[in-house]
Amino acid sequence: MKYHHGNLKEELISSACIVCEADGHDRMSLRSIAKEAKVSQTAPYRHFKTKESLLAEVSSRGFIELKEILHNANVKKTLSTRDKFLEMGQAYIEFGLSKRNTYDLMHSSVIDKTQFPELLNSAVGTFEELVYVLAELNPGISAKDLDIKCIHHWALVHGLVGLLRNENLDASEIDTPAGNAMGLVRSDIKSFLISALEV
Amino acid sequence: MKYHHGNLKEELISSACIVCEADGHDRMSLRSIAKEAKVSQTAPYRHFKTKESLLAEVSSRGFIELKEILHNANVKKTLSTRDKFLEMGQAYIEFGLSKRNTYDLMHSSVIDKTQFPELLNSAVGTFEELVYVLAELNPGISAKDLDIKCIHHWALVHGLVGLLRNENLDASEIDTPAGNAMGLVRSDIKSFLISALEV
DNA sequence: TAATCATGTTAACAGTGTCAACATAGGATG
DNA sequence: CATCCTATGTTGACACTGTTAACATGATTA
Repeated sequence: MKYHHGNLKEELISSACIVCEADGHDRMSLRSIAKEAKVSQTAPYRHFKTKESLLAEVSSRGFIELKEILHNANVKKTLSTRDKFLEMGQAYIEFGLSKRNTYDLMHSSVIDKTQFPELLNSAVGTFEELVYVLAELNPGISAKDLDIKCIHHWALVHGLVGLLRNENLDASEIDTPAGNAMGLVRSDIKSFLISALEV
Repeated sequence: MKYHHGNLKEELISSACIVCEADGHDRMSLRSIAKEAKVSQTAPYRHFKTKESLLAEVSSRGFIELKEILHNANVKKTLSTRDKFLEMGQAYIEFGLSKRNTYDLMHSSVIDKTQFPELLNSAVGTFEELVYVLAELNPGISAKDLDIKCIHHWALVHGLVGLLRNENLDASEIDTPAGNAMGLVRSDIKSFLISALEV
């Protein structure tokens, strides 16, 4: 058993990514992921000032992964611009639902993004992917209107993820308007996007 | 000093509402609010099975308050239906921004809503307020389309709150598209709603 | 070879949610 | 009125958390 691990920082991050997605960032303890790396409970403090800064790293990687996913949807050459846009919307929502806890962390207030410039960069980088496709979809649009359109569509998919994640509403046996509608939308996200985005 | 408090449950809840909004639900400790009520740290357990169930109460009251706010916007008799709808949208967003931490809790995953029927009721109750005004605004619409429209608009304002709350983006000195757009929207929410809701 | 410094460990602190065992008081029952 | 029950309080304890200080190790570099 060698004293120095050699690759601890990277292992802690990837371990944190897994645990965070599995248990949620609030149920993840530094000690447990230290233990998982077979290292003492204070070893992480040689690489991360606080637990928050490790979580910032996890969050940052989440944004980078999301950006890649959006980018992949945006470069499917066989698709029209409109379809690429729809594909991106779906990909975003699927990410939010499948990487539920990571997505949670990415938009959580436990991390003060202003204190982690790298994280801030990753977050705004994701936004840019949306700018590209919307610019292509709306030729001649002013910069200001383009930005606002981005917010509009980002807010829509982001909000939808938030509502759908609250599985409470349509998981309840109660027959409520909210629950029914949620189930409808969930079962056919693409149709919803087409009607909501009006493209 | 009398042994029995007399009104502890209610005091714990209202105290929790205040502390939760002030510090955030994750930084709120049961012990601290017990201390604030000048009561031992385990006294809350006579009234709440877990910390989560106290938070569920706080969350539930948040939804009830939000519903009232929306309702108030919806009964301003001098306004047209369209303006009432816009007023509701603004009211929703203002609630999300001003009662930031409470709003956070209401959409947090730390509470499993399925285990708190009362909370679930409050949450879907809020949704209904939106159903009313949208039905009035779209006479003759099918129930299904109405529900989906609700989701659409709810997602939009909910998502917008989420983005605006991430003050990171436009608080950063960096001149980014995301930051600029966020600032624009924030400075004139009503205009944004008009363009986004297309009413 | 010797010194430096990044990276590891151990021990400890204050704080957390929660439970079991005990204390008290006020209302119901004989 | 005396008694018991039950709701509501307290004390003490447990396991767990993030974090710091003091110390150990070993690889890099002068």
